Amino acid sequence: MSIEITFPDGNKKSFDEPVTGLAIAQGISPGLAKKAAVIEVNGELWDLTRPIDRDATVSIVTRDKPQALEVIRHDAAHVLAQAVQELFPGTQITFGPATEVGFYYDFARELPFTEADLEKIEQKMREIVKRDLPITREVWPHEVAVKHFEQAGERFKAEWIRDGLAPDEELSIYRQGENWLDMCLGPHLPSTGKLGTAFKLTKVSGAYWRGDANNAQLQRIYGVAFATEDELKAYLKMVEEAEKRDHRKLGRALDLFHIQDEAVGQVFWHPKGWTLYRTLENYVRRQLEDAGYDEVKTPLLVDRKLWEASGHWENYRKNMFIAEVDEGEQDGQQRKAVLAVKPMNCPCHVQIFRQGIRSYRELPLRMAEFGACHRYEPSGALHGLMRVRGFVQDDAHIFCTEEQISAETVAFCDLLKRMYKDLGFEEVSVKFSDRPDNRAGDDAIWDRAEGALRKAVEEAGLPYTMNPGEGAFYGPKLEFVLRDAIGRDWQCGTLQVDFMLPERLDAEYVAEDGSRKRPVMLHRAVLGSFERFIGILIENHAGAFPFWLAPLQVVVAPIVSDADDYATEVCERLKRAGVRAETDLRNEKINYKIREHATHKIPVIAVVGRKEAEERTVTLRFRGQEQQQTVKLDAVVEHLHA
RNA sequence: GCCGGGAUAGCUCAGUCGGUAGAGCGACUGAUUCGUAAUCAGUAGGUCGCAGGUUCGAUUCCUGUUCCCGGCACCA
Repeated sequence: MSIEITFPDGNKKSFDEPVTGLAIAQGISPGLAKKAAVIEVNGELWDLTRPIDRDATVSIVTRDKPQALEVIRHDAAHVLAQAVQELFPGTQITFGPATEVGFYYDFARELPFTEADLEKIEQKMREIVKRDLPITREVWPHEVAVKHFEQAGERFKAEWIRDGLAPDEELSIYRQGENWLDMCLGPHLPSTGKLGTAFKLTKVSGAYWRGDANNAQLQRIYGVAFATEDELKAYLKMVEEAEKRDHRKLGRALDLFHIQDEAVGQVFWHPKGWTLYRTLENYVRRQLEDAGYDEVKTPLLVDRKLWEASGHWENYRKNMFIAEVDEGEQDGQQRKAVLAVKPMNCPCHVQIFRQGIRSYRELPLRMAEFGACHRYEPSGALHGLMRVRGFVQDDAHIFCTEEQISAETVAFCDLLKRMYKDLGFEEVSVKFSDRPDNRAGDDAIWDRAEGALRKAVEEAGLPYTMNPGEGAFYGPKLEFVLRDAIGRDWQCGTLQVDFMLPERLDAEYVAEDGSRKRPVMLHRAVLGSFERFIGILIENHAGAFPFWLAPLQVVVAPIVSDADDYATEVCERLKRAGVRAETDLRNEKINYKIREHATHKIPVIAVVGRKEAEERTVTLRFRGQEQQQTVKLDAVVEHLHA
């Protein structure tokens, strides 16, 4: 038997018997063996301890590589599981994958874990790392594994092997030391010591078995793990930074909005927050006008008949706010009107489309609305401005022909990218969500809709990733994800192709040949909701909005009360030029005023003392800049935008 | 909705092993007119989320409830 191993540089080496990655690494250099985490064998990641029994092209993956990080995190999950089972016998293991920054493991246990348990568990994990237990891979027949887990009281593992695995699927068992093992796809590091010390348990929470709310509730423990201590530290710092940017905190600190118990999930916008909101709205409105949209406004309360016709009553009845009104008696019968507070705008837009007879000449018809919608979101979903029950979408529906889908998609993608850029977001990615299990319409329609959307997104020249089964019940969609200043992704924009609603609500137009045809509807939004988008803006800028968005742009602060009149004059001048300015005439020292307005992240503080009043100048102090500029009052407006 | 944690002054938080509470900041009043990130002094402010129960007595213990926080599930 001879096994030929090909290295990344093209060199080949023959072995007489199966050889492990570790042995190969050792053969190259002990240093490499020490740094090695896993080995890539014919494009697949293998354990270093797994004998390579066939000809292969290999590449040793050291622990500083991204692929290794996933293995480190996955190992951390297993060490966590072992630690928990050592500390809390009788706890069942289920699954524990790596995540974007770390790992988690779901356990079945009567008692939930407490924050205090986390410390103990983490210590136990470090102890297991110190023990440096070898991690080895074994392949077991399914029946043997089922029997083993059943005898060990591991119901979830046994169930998974029976129901979750294909009968011919290879079942690998990873042994960690003598007495602990878990079924797992791997790969893993050669021993627990290789995990290192750059990990930390972060939180406990509930989770459902196999992600389904109908299943058993499990106890999940989360952790973060990195290849080096420095990376862990950097991560923890990022978390701290994110906490400082929390829009709920900043919303209060900057007096933008509040939410209270009497209107859960709905926003009370304060003057500053509402100024920000209107500034954003006006910006969007201008963009839509330029892009050929017509703005409309439709009713908040609409009879249930329309929602039954659209299909929403059937699908989302539980999440709709209902208004019932007593309409008095007729023929001895109580009459009641049942209206739904609209959860979305599309059926209303179809009503406008249906007024009169539409011609193909009017298509594409782009109907936009800053549509106030209300959805009874589950209580646990609510989160500041990010998830609310009352919100306004920058919604629009494009009524067009099937042939126009591509061009409209391309135009929309352009508009969206331009707007994101204006709003400070350069990095945008696209996800394509296709037909979900629970859907309306037959497969032929879905084939057409998905095909049209795929063609359109390709024509737009945007790279995209698939998001299988995540489409809306009426059609496939593109989802646009932007990346914020500290690297977090937010899904905001969307474009959805809908062949269904025009049919259900009987929208039609007269085609060139005089026949009646159904238009296609494109549902689209750029921001998604104003509430959420403002939340994202707050966090992205850490409350320090760019000048054009800042609710209060300039504070004019006199140094002595002798300059109050002049300060007022300066402020009036700015206001007349359309600048959002205020004076601060309080009897406080200039230090105090500057500190206060700087903490409120005001873009410009205009300081005026006796000198400025005499010379009719203004001293401008820009946010984040030490140096200041003294300019003529007549020229002050130009200097603001610089 | 589910699991866990929490709710004390406008904000951030301390505290009471059951005897009705305190700090800093903010607010208010007075003094100070001081040129680039906190001037000084004083005053006011709390049904300790809400409703029951136990108790001589509950903000504290128990039950329920509302809301918030971290996840999960959901997100037309």
